[in-house]
Amino acid sequence: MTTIRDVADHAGVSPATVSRVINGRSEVDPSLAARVRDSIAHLDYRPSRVARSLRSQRSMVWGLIISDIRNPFFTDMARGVEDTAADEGYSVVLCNADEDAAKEQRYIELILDERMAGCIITPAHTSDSNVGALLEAGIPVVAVDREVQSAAIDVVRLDNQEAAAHATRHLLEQGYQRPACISGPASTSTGADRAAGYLEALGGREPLLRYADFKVAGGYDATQALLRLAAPPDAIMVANNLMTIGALRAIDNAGRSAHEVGLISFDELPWADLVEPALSTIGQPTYKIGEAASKLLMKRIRGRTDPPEILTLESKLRVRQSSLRDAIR
Amino acid sequence: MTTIRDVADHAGVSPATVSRVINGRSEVDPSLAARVRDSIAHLDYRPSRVARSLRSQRSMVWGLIISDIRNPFFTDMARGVEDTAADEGYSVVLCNADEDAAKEQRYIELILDERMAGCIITPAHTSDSNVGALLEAGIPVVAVDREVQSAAIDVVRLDNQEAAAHATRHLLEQGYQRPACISGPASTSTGADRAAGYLEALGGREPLLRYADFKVAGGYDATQALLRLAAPPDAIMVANNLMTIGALRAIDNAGRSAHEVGLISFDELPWADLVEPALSTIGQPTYKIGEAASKLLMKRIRGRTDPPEILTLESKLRVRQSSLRDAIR
DNA sequence: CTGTTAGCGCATTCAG
DNA sequence: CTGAATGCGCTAACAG
Repeated sequence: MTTIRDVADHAGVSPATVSRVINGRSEVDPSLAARVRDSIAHLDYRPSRVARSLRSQRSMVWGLIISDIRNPFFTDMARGVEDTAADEGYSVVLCNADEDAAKEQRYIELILDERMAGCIITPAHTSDSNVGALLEAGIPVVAVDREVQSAAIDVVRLDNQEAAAHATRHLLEQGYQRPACISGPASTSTGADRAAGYLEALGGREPLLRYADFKVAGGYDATQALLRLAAPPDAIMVANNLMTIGALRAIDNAGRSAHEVGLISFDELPWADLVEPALSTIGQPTYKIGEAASKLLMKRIRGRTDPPEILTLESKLRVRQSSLRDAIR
Repeated sequence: MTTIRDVADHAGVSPATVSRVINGRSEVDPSLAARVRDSIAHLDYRPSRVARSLRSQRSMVWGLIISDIRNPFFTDMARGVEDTAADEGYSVVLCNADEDAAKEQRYIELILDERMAGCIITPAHTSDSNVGALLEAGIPVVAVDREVQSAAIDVVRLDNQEAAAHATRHLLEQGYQRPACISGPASTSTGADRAAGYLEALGGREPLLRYADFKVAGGYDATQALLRLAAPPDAIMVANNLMTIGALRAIDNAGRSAHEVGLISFDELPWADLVEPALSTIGQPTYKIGEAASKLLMKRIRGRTDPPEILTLESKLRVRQSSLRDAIR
């Protein structure tokens, strides 16, 4: 691999001058600069980001830790992060924690060991996440989708409680008598807040609340359990898209039609309009969430030291068919 | 951040000894080693992977360039890669090229500049991919899902032509008279091979072949065009999962029922059984593909210099409902 | 078995 | 404006 020294020799200048041409941090005589650029092109020189990171003590890479790579919500968000990072000259290492705190911990250590410039994370648990280690090492962190209690960091998320309450009220207005809720783990702020919103909107009615794992299997099991109740629900609000897949499957396997039980799901799904009845959803501005988190992160990387900011973005209730009780189906 | 020097001072040894304890490359007196380990724990020392990479001239990171992060096929495969890499002590940088050759090029440059240990890629185009630059720099490359002509590298893929022919024959056996095919770009080996398999199985029949972009929009447009033909197809084989979403949407928007037109899709989909009629698919062993590619890559990293290997994995035709002409629906 | 020395490739002093 | 010297943190070669 050609080094800065090779380029310097070829151009008949010192390595320092080559460095200056590349980084443009100080003026270089135009004719020298041109010679250097020629040599760079001629030798096909590419600066080592490794050496650069070591020398300047900062890398041009962010770590993005997402909870589940099979969830379109996170991958769409990742695109928002990636595009914004690219604009700023940063690269993104996408880390899939699989809703597993141990994996998350390993990735935090990777970010630490690679001395990355920053981290965007959807923490597996509200408490007892180890983002503190990153902050101590001077690596800025932004939380996305979920909050983290143990550290004071910027957050980008929905007003999950309000969104859940809104969806629940919608079900009640449709005339459903016994709406249930399958939420995510109570140890995530998202899970807790969506459950709280459900309970809030329920008024005095009997709560039919299950906490699951934000995965397909969890949604399946919870739905199955609900349907087996002596007095089963007539509608379910599911707290994320993957659990909704499980819910649909469980309803089908129970020999029930999805027409019989009202359904509304958090998160948009690419195929929400392709199932029968078309799925009502609480859509999040996924790409924008990623963008917003990236911008907050950039500010911290640039040295901002304000108190942490909590950015609340708007969700959108998209009523299709699955939550319409009286619609012609 | 604490350095190896800090640990050495604290333990009263030289940095070299600390390094030896960490890497276990040569024997260290047990009592010294214990002291070093204590100091490491006490100071919460974490070796800089940056410095390590620079010194040893090899990083412990792979680049994984996928064509589309919104496609479950690639993300499932990514999990296979990631798990295998982790077992070997490597980390994976997931790069989303969005079916865009320019983005792919940028990521190749990143892998080059970070002097990564290896690369697994689903090339945007069969020819004119720039993986050659990686090979020249001594970075091993394995292609996945699609082949690349310009360079001699290991490949893991299906026998796409046979799989497509098999699926087409299945449609014909069901009694469909005019099966169409929506394939991927002819510039990808996958797109070309699947189209070839379709044509092969068609015998003398009139071909109804469209090349699209492996994305939802492309599938939509192609399907719409097919349905508007004076003699439209009565069945469609779609060459990937995302285009199938577009196809379903187009069929619906044309006021046709998915029951009227036979459908079979490459790639498994999490919700294949949730639409009506349930989608028949040509399932690929996605996770295994990722694993296999990782193992090939590891061999190259370890210095293997055989001629490139082409590993062909088995696909599985999963007949559900959408391709059954005479089934009771 | 251990410490000393050197240098990976680069950016940043400091002189000139 | 330019070059020489220095060192980021670590590991490998060499002595001892």
